[in-house]
Amino acid sequence: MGSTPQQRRGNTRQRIQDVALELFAEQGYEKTSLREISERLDVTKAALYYHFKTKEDILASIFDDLNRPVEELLAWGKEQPRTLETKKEILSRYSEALVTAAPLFRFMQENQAAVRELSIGQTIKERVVALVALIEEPGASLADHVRCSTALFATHAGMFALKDLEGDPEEKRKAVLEVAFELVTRAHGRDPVE
Amino acid sequence: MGSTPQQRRGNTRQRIQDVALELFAEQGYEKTSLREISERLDVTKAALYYHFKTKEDILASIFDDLNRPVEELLAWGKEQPRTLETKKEILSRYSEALVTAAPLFRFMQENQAAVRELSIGQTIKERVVALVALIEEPGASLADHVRCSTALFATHAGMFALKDLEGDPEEKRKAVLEVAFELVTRAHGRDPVE
Amino acid sequence: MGSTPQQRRGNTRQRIQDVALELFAEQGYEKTSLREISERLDVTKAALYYHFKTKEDILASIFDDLNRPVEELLAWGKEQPRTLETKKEILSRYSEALVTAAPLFRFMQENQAAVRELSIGQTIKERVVALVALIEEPGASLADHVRCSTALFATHAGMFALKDLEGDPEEKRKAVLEVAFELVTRAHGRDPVE
Amino acid sequence: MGSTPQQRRGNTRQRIQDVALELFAEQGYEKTSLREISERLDVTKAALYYHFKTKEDILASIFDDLNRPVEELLAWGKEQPRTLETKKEILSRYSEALVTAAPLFRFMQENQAAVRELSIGQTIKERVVALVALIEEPGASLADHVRCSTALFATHAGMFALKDLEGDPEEKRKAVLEVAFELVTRAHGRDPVE
DNA sequence: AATGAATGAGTGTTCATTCAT
DNA sequence: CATGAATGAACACTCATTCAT
Repeated sequence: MGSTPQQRRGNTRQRIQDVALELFAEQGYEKTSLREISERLDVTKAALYYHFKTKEDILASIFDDLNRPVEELLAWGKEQPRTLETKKEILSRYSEALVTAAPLFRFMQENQAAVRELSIGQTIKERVVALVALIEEPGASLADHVRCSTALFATHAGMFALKDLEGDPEEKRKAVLEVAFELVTRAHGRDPVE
Repeated sequence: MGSTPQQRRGNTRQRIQDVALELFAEQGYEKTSLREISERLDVTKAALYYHFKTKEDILASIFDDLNRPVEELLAWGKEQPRTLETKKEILSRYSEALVTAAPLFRFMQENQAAVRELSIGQTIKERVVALVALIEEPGASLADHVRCSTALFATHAGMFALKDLEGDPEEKRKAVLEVAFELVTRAHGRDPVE
Repeated sequence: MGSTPQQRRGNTRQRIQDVALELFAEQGYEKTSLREISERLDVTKAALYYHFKTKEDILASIFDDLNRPVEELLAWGKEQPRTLETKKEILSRYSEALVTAAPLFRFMQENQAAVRELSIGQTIKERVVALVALIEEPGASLADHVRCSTALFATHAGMFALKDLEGDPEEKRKAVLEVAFELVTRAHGRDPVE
Repeated sequence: MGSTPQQRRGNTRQRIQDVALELFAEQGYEKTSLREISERLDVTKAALYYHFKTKEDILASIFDDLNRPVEELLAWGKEQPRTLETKKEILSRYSEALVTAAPLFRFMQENQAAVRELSIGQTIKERVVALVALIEEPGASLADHVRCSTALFATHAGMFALKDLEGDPEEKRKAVLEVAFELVTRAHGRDPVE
């Protein structure tokens, strides 16, 4: 008994999430209809409703699954001493998490308007704030706050902005991290030093 | 004696653009319906179609109008010598242009997925590429390319990301520019020096 | 002072009729919008309303103009003795009238459903009935009625049905008339003879 | 105990086709709106879209169903020897097919302009050409071509043109066929004989 | 002799969602 | 574990028509 023919059964929920994320990332949340998703899976629209309560719920479930590494990173980061090494480690791990869940983060990046109104909108915002808080010193100057935000943001957006550029993805990721390190290092040195 | 009651006639086109941009920025392009726009203006949907051929055309016209300063900046930048001063000037002017047309740029930032499929999508992409080209050295390293992209991106996104932060907007803008200058300076010094 | 540039003035009414008939014949009455007509003429829709009360009125005016030869034929026919020669003459003249006003008759032929609801619908029907009455004997048999109707109908529809066929239009017209003559001759000879 | 109340379920598709054809034939394709169809059926417009992809698709499906007898006649005719008897048989069978699918053929006759732009337009034209080809001799004269076209056309249009005439429909049909036979007989005898 | 600006009623079509089976 | 059938609300867009200027 092979695995491909009729390999569905039991994993339909997963397949819905996969296809949905693919389409959401490709065309946006609003422009992707449940009809499209169900047709791509060769099931009926009603089948989606067996697995998920609403369209939004599909997205929420994807987010819950794929965002877990970030939650864990956050939890881990809170336990660490706020050293420069820790900060770099956080950026580094965040960057790795992005690779794994690239479509989701690309989607979030490109659909901020749509996501803002959704239930996950608030959560996302909070995660970003919490992450920045981990890599900046409490009471940092405005400029340093910008440096740390930019470091995180570069890590995040760089992945998608550089997509069209030729070159090894892993090298690009390293380059982005290098710049992010620079920014966070500069911000780190400020307060104690001066 | 007031100006509001029955002040229409002649300025309806402008009013449509204003309200449309406001709603597009607030709720996203897809989520904003022409019904909503027309109701807010107290005209019929059909009136919108007297002034614009399609919904997309409304957005395109807004973009054409508000993006002009950026076009001019681009044209100006191409005539300048590629000095560090020029680069800073470009970032500086770009930042000022953003302030003027903030809602449009916020909209573009938050609706990338929607905008990508629209006619203006290509234009926007080209503008970004052209702007980065002006502030980076030809044949720059990957890391320097990231620095310059991030400089521009920070200038751009910083405006909206920092919106919720307390503090004088003008100060925030200055802080963002400071970091952007840092990045572009670093990238500028690299190639010739080392 | 030439005639082409700015040759309008005074003849706009005529130009509207021309363009309208062209489009009506090409795409059908319902599918042709006043916007299309006015754009083709490079005037505003409102201008059409200066010259005609309604869309239907445009068609009615075209019909009134182009149908006049048929009215005259009808009037003439009623004065003639009901000989076979007269009948042939009527078919012949009708055929000639069709050539002159081909687009109108093609339009009527292809838009019966639309025309039926319009004010001219009744008139058209009456004309057809009246014409048939002129070429058939009073109290003709059912089959002879069919022959005469078919003779007229062939004359009429043949013009458009044979449009795609290669060959000289005038020859085709003659061929159609030949068959129509046959039919009416047969019907003519019947009642008195047998 | 009746059959009407709540008899739906399973036959909605058919009911849509029935009502649509009725209205199309009565008022024309363009003038018939989906709202009208759905209201007559006491379902929502959206229900129509569950069963058919577009308005045009409703018409296409009706055509596919009702035109089948003509397709079969065509196939049958191609297998027969091209005798006068065969030709008469074809006209006769065609006439019978018309009776069964009268509303469709009346619709096609009266909405040529609308139908021309639709997907079925081409098919219809081809059917007519193919049918004429079956009842005329290859290489027939122009006049004989007209005779055969007229024979078919009379069979076709006679049904609707004579609708208003008093008298038994079956008798009228016979009368039309008689004339059609005459025409085709005349055309048949020409080439070999003379 | 015509336009600019607008309207009200409609169009075909799509959507997320529901529910009995 | 899913489908078949449907809905209500909305959508972008088009139409013939009007009227002050």
